[in-house]
Amino acid sequence: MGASKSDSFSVAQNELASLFKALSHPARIAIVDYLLSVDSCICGDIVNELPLAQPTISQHLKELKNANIIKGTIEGTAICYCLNPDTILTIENHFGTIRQTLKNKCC
Amino acid sequence: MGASKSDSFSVAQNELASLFKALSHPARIAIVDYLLSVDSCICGDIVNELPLAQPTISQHLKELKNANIIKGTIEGTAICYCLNPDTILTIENHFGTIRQTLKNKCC
DNA sequence: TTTGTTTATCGTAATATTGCAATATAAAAA
DNA sequence: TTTTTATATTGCAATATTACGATAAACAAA
Repeated sequence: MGASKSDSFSVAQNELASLFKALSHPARIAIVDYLLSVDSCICGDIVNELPLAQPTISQHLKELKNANIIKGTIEGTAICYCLNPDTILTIENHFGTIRQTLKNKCC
Repeated sequence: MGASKSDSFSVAQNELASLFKALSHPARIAIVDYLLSVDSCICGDIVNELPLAQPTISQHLKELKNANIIKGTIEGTAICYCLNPDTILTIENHFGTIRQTLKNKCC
């Protein structure tokens, strides 16, 4: 097949998998890194920072936006992107919960 | 193309992307959930817990193991799997660092 | 309006992932 | 040794992802 059997799993499991899928490509990690490396949100110059064509970057930004990892606001001709702290915290808390649960186990 | 241009990105970016890729499928999230839901490590009964064929689960376990998200030790005929707390902590800390960095920004 | 600038979408080729039947491997049990 | 049980590997079809040229859309500036 090749299609993932998403119907077989819970909504929460599918949502979590989608979130990680958005972070599963080096170009999208690089976009996150770049957003972190500058002082403010980025208006326009992401294309010049990565070794990828503009349509490719646009696609990657769309996936990060769909996953709520970044937020984009229109600013004249350009679009300003910045990370979404809420989603970052959600992921951090998820692994914090896992770590706490693991404390009572054999591992 | 379709191949990701991993040469264009740093080792750290590629490694992080690989880690998230291992978590980007609902079946693998379900395996992590199951490992968390039982008191001890799992010896053998993962196949009965998920609606997937044995070779498919074996593949997913392999990917989780390659990403160091789970550890497997041979126990007679079966193999005992449990989560790797080190990797969980690494991911939690990664997002903790991002969150701290974001505190000084406009978002 | 026309031009320039920025971002999005479409179409498509190359590659990767997913799932499973068939089969192999490994070790315990009979 | 033979059988049983548990996990891994192979091969392949179906589907998804990635990348980019071409083009469109949106809007500011001239």
